[in-house]
Amino acid sequence: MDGQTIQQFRKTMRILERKLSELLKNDPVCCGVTMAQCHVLLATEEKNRTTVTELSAELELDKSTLSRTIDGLVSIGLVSRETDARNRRSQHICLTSQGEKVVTCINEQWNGYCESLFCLIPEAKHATVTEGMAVLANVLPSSGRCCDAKISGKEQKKQ
Amino acid sequence: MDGQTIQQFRKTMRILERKLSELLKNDPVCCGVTMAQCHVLLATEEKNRTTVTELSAELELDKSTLSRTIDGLVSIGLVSRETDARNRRSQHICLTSQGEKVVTCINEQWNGYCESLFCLIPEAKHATVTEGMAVLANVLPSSGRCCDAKISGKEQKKQ
DNA sequence: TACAATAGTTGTAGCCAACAACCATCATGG
DNA sequence: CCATGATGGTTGTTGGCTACAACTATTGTA
Repeated sequence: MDGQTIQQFRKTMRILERKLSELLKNDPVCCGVTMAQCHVLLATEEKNRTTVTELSAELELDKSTLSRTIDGLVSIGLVSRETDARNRRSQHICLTSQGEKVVTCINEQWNGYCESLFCLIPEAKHATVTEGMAVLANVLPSSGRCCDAKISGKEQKKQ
Repeated sequence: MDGQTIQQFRKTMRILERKLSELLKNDPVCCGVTMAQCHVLLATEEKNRTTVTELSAELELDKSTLSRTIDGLVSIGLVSRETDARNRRSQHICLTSQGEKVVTCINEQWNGYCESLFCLIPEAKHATVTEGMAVLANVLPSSGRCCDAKISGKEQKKQ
């Protein structure tokens, strides 16, 4: 893995990072909800019923952040909170029927969008893309630092 | 490209999006500057000398956003602004020597980090990852919508 | 010389995220 | 049974990033 390749890879990564988050962000793909809300909706659907703490672990966000994101979703009627009878500290987060509609919409939009993306990629490369992405997603550390000390060579306080 | 694959790909994409921006964000990799500043520094280095408008096109950000990001960089002494004598509306953005040091640092950190990433990937898959990423980055639209009408099937006003 | 285009900046607002402090509810040991 | 600690969430506050709109200053041009 020579320097040239690494340099190129980094550039691709930067582009990908920008394009992905730019793209995924403010598009109609999310059917009118914000990206953060979208993540929560999809995660909730996957779990079928979840809690702030669980989402916090899943999405690697602070509980306070999620609490507020969920506030938003509740206020537009896409998810509901109900306290667990057996542990009244705990709140179950569920999709409302309206929320399920939005999730369906998001799925449709996204599937269509991904298909249109793949239309732009020669058939022969499809596997390369999906596999390459998967491999990378797999080795990227879950949160903050990790992945040995190489990152933190320069422990500067930020700013 | 069956539904199953698409679904899986979307999930990977979401993970990648989260991990990339999460990772790239608040790490010492950027040698003490924020991600936005980092992007500007690297783009500036690449161009050697640039302007707000040029950066705006390059990074696909609003000029006002860049203006302020550059304010920050100027205030910590990493870039300088100097007005073009021949067109006094225009400002040249250049790295200061301090800025160049930081860019060097960023490059080192990043290269090391990428190498450590690839250490986690079997040799045989390296090409798959780099190529897959490159192909994807290539077809992802540059900004907002584009990429034919499939995205905008559901023109909802955003909230 | 008026009018339009260009280059940047400032005002304002919204989303997202984190950290710290906090409240409420269990769980447990004495 | 109560004090103490752990757990689950929420609120207060702050800061970064971004966009849009409105504005200034400078050029270009009819």
